[in-house]
Amino acid sequence: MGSDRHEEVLDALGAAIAGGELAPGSVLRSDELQERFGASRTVAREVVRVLETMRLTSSRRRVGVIVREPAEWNHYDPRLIRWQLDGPGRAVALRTLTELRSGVEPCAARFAALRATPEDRGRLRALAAHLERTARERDLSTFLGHDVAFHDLVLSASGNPMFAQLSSVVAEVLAGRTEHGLMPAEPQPEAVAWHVEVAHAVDAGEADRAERAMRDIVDQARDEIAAAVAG
Amino acid sequence: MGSDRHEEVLDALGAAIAGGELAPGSVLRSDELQERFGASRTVAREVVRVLETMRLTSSRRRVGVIVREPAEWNHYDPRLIRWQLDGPGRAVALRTLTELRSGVEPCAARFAALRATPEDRGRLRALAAHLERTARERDLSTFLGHDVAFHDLVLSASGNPMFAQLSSVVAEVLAGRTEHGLMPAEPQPEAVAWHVEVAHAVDAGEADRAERAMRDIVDQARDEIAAAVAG
DNA sequence: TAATCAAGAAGAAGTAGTACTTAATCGAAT
DNA sequence: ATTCGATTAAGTACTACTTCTTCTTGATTA
Repeated sequence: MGSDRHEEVLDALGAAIAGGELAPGSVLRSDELQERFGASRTVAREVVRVLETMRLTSSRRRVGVIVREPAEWNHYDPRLIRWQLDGPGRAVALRTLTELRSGVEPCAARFAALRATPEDRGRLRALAAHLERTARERDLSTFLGHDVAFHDLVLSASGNPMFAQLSSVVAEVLAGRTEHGLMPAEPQPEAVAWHVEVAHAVDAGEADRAERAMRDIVDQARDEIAAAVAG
Repeated sequence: MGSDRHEEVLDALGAAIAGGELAPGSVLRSDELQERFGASRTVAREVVRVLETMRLTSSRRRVGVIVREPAEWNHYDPRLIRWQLDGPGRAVALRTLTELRSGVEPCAARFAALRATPEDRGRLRALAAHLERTARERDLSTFLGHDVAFHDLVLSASGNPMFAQLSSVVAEVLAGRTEHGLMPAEPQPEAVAWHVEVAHAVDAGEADRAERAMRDIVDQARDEIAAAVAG
């Protein structure tokens, strides 16, 4: 699928920029990059091209490759999200993404209620039931798995590709919360109930109710993160 | 800033894929592209690299460059958005983006109320006043300009870079609506009142009120688009 | 003399093309 | 059916050349 050297160098350089190691305004020269990463001209050029399309850098003749301001970056690129979550800005990135979730997911739940296939509705109810059981059994890791699957399903059942694409974001955020101790040790009882409510509402095609229940879920998550990051 | 041939070829090929001219699963060979666009190997390769990072294609040795399923595309890439809006999928893209707005903007208004700078609050009230006046005067084109500025400001004042980045989307959608006759000939009176309400609520730091007023705006827009696209 | 503008030198990215490497697929032979 | 080799197209490396931009230098002018 991908390449080899290309991806290595891209990851290294991208992470350096996303992590603030290379400040905005920094200038890199092509041959400098070749030396720094031991890459060929071909690889260096293609990496720079990719960073340019992600709007992390801009290239100017006779000057070099310039690191752009973070505000200009293409923040929805999965790669950039990954680099930010793996870097020093992890907590802030987690908050940013959680806020995005809090906007999008209730809306996605609404559309899921209106447009989900019968199979999706059934699967959603099944997942809600699994969540209830694993929560009762304090089985945190499988709970997490089902939680991710639940939110993914709502997002893709919304029938909107832009919502569906945030699946990976949700997975990252949910995984990141537990990993980082930003989440209660065991699932909140209300949260589980709200998931069940979402599943029932979607199943019944009740858009408003689905939206409201999902809003309860994400608002709670948002407040937890905000409290944990405290910024 | 950018290049020359690179951008031309990228635009041509990207638009062809985004427009469905090259169906998912289609296989392109590198030398074929060189011939088709009269581009050098360098240019062809770098274009393919970029398309690959946008997840529009994947490359496999001994096979070629394969067009991915639309569901896999990186739908938040500004370039792809542009290609879709310029192509045959324009109406659907407009609906997709409007739905995204309807999720994000109320949330952005909430955070703007909590985090906007004093200058932003002032500018927002001023813009709301301008909207009122230009609506009264039936000055549609400057109304549109202020409308775009209004929503942009709310999004950037939210303090969340992922919200801020949707400014360009809002601009496209608002411009696209009027251009395409998907909007009432003159601004809806309630919509104008809601904008004023958002500005006041943000100014007063009332998050819930700001969110609710913005929700009124985007829900109306969403329903209008849905009715117009009817899919 | 100082300031301004223009021509040109220098430098780095952009483009082009060749040669070689790697790996995945296909097909033939066991 | 399985293995092994040939084939093929992308990946990598390197070189040569082009273009554009900036900086320097020097001449012209107030």
